[in-house]
Amino acid sequence: MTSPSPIAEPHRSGCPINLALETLGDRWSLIVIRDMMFGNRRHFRELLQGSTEGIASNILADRLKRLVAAGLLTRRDDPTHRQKAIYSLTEAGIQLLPVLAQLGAWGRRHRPTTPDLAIRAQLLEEGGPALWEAFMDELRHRHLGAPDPGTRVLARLTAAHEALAAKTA
Amino acid sequence: MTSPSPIAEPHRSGCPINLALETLGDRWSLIVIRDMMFGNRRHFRELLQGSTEGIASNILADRLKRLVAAGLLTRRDDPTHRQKAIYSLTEAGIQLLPVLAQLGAWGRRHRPTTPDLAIRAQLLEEGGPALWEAFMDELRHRHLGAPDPGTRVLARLTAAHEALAAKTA
DNA sequence: TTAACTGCTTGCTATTTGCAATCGGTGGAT
DNA sequence: ATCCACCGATTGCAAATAGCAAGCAGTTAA
Repeated sequence: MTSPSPIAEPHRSGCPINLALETLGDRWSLIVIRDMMFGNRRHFRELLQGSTEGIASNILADRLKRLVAAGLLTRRDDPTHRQKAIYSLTEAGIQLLPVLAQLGAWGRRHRPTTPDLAIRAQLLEEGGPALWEAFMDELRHRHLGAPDPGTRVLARLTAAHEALAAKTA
Repeated sequence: MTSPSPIAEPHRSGCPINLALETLGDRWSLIVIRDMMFGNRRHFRELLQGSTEGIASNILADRLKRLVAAGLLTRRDDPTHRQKAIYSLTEAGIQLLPVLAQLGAWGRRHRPTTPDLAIRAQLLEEGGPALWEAFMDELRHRHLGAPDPGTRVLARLTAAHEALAAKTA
């Protein structure tokens, strides 16, 4: 509450990588973004119960608050249910897709991933920036009300994942 | 110290993004990698005093230990000084460059960066994957003993940064 | 009326973070 | 031989954060 210096300097440095890490450098923020992008989860309960990692509800509430404050998400009321809230990605949030794609590509190569969860990272890597742009346009449609680009990138990623998940189940 | 279950499952899930975050999802790990890549820092003291973010020595020691354990760095003795240690990037560590490039590109667009620190992210983004590969070959030369590719990507990035830093100083 | 569901909070403990000081050892200069 | 700056860390401590379990007040459909 107190402000000891005239103008508080909240940042460790002006380095782009550092500033990105100040916003995203924890174990959960990008998991939430991931689930919103690839799982199309928009409600608190969906995010809470959907992720296999099992985020705690207070952590999720805190992250959603921070991500909204940081301008990566917006929160609005759900017209169909007075108590529901809908979270949407902003343009800045959508532009995290290449970061997630590279992170997934790296994880797939260097960490012990499971096949059904790695397939999306693989398709995203093989598709390259062109596929990322198509996916980002789909996200702009779903989250920002942009016109439907007509592509089905998310549907293809999801189908590939579910086909593999069914095999191993 | 105790192992309550027969075989501990240390991972929250087998998702590539999650596994990458389990290794890199904190406020310092990628800062250390960044300084080793772009600042060519190889010693504990260089990493400690070089970064503008001011990492604490115990945190740095902990991160170096973890990154070595995770296979992103190696540690060896410095032949010129019995007490010095030299840290090197492994191939897995070097392959984090595209992640850092995307993270920097995002930070430059969406966070309040300072010009002299943003120029490297800009050049890296404009250069694209071809430039990244050249830089990674330089890193393989410096850290893994691969033949000198003869390129000067790091030198160009550093020169651009220092030119801007001199202006604003 | 009731029961399931909504986003989110609370109380609690365990872990992590960050700061400041310091450690035992090294090696160059005097 | 003695000093002293430097080496990679470690320690003690306070503050912040993470994570678990339970619960909140309000909403909706049955």
